[in-house]
Amino acid sequence: MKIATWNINGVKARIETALTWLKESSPDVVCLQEIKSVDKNFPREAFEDAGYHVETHGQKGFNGVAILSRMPLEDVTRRLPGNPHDEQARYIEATVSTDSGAVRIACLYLPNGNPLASEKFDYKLAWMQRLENRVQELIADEMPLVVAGDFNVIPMPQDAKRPDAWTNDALFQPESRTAFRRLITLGMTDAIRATTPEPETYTFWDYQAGAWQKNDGIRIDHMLLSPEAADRLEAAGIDKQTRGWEKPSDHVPVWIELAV
DNA sequence: ATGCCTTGTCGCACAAGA
Repeated sequence: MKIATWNINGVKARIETALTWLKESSPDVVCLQEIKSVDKNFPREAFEDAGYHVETHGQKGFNGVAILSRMPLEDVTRRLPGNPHDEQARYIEATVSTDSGAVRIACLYLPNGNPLASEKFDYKLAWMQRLENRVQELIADEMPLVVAGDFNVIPMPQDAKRPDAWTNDALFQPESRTAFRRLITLGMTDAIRATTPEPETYTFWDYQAGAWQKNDGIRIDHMLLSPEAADRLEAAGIDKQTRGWEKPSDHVPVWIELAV
């Protein structure tokens, strides 16, 4: 099963690009972030015509996540537990079943958290604590688990072309990195880190200042696998070429192949 | 330096992103 994650930065602006990529990359399941659309305006038919079931959790203007799947999506849940007052659409979970087993898939758009020392940074850290709690619960279920999305965390200095440029950014704060590391400590495997020894492996390049041309990127889109999922990991990759296409998202797709 | 781009918004500039 090929599972991918992609922050598309606006589904309506990216629909043609997304359909081209789906045809080229042929994933079975796709986690989308920053759809920037309410559910009723999501271009569901375009993806259904491409052969995918669609589940969305959108909001107006910002944020918003969705899961596409060639197989039916079961037990869909929206919202990250732990704060009933949180109105931001950043999390959706579903189960995908095949003849050889089922996989639980969590699709997330973790808060950016800038600027530092603001409510936004506190919200990011609180959100990461809620995520840790949820992942702990899901791991205990022992169904293969994939937690995929835009984590807005640069885990290590080697995950940025210019780590010094991110010193005062929420994406690279010790608190953000520690919270990410706690997910690893729970038993989750960073799929790209586990399979890709090459340096300068990034998933985001800013639109500004020629970041793409200079390969001035960061790795912030991740796929974390529970032990049961990691045991089935066959391959992982980054569809970097999409950043060079017409009208690109500033993020590129990350994918894994699981033996299920 | 703070903007450099890009998207969405009941646009005629602004917020938010990272």
